Amino acid sequence: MSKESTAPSDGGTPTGTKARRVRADAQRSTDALLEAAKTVFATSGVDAPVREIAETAGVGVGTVYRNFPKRSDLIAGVFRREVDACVAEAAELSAAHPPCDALSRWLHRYTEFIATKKGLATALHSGDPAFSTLPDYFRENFEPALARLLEGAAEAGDICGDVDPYDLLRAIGNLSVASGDDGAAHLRRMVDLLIKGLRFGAPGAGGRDTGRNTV
Amino acid sequence: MSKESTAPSDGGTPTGTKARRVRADAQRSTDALLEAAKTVFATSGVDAPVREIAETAGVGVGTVYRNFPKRSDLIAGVFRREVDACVAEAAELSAAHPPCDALSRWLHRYTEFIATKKGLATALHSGDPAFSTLPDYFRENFEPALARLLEGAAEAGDICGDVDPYDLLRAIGNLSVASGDDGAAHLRRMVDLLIKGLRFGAPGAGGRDTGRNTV
DNA sequence: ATTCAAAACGGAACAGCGATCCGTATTAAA
DNA sequence: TTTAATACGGATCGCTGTTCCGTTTTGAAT
Repeated sequence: MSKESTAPSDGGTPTGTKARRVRADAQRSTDALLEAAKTVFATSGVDAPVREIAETAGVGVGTVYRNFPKRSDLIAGVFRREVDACVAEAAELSAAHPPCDALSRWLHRYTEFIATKKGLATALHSGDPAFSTLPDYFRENFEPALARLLEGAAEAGDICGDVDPYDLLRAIGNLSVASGDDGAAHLRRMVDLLIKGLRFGAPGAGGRDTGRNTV
Repeated sequence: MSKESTAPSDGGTPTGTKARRVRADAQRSTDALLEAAKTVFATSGVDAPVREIAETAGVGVGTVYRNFPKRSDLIAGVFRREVDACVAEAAELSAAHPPCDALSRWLHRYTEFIATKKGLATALHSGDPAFSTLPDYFRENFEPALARLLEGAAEAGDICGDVDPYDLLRAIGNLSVASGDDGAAHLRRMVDLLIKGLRFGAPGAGGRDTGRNTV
């Protein structure tokens, strides 16, 4: 999403420059490609043929290269798109559920993000400069999102309020890589345990905790 | 060298089975390919086109695939061949030079081996099962070779005799990866320093050292 | 509504690659 | 010397990344 935000009918404040608007078909192609790449990467890995991605997106290969000249651009694009999607859900869940419930649901949603990220892991650590900004993008978006959820739950008195959001994000990430056979189920149990731990120090539960909660 | 040892005129003990002898042209092809692959890998990396390797070796691509069905086989073959060559030089140097001199020369020769190994490093850690035996092969060959050199120098009274060969091998390996701009020159100085350190505790030098020499 | 130029599209085409296959040449034993 | 086994070479196939350009779409101007 390096080009523009999501809204297509983005009338927006007309700035002084007479820049031609982004053409609708271009926007469609970019979106379709990111969506298709996400799917194809998940099934065939990040080295999947360009043609397969183009076909899945319903565009020609030329369009792929015009929007994403290098493969790493496409990978980075998918990564950012998934970060955005996961972060956006934080607000949605927050609006639709009680604070602590929203927190719990989102943390499990976050584990899904981490799971899909696995295929990209090796590519991410390949030293390609196209990926250099991704770690920052990751933190700058996830940390505030989780911080708000934690804040909400803490204000409602459901959890104790002294957990570092980034600590928690990293902890879940680490749990994911170490999961064995029934990874998904095991991970779910572990995350549930973390949430229970958060509840423990809550004022409403009358628990006594010893200072900062190290996850 | 998974097939046979080096000697072409290897009459060897005729076992009961009437196995046809290894054809000379096949042996030539295998040798030429390993030699060519070593060269090509050094210039074009381990992902170099098969055709380039075949051409350098003066054989057809079919011959490449017959001798090394998978690329990893070729890489592993080159690795073992270089280990063998480096180990063999230990004995040669030992025969041609005074013990401590031989040790010094060989350690510098070993740094060359490590340097050429750099390109293979990523491939080696790729999880390909074809590489799983290489670490053992490395240690099982290098450790005794260096042990003999150290032993000889110690018996001659040139160095103190309590250095773990494997420690020393690893130390030089670690020095190599950390070398910066003028890597080669820096590495040479550092290895010289190590050798000087070995000499320090020698009986002939009258030095007093404090127990085991940790490199 | 119509016009029009800029922008984007699609996919044919090119080049490079891994891998296979089989007619030919080489080799070692009889 | 003969001969069957073995190895060789390179044409060939299918798949890939990448480019290029004629065609189509789009948004603004009329």
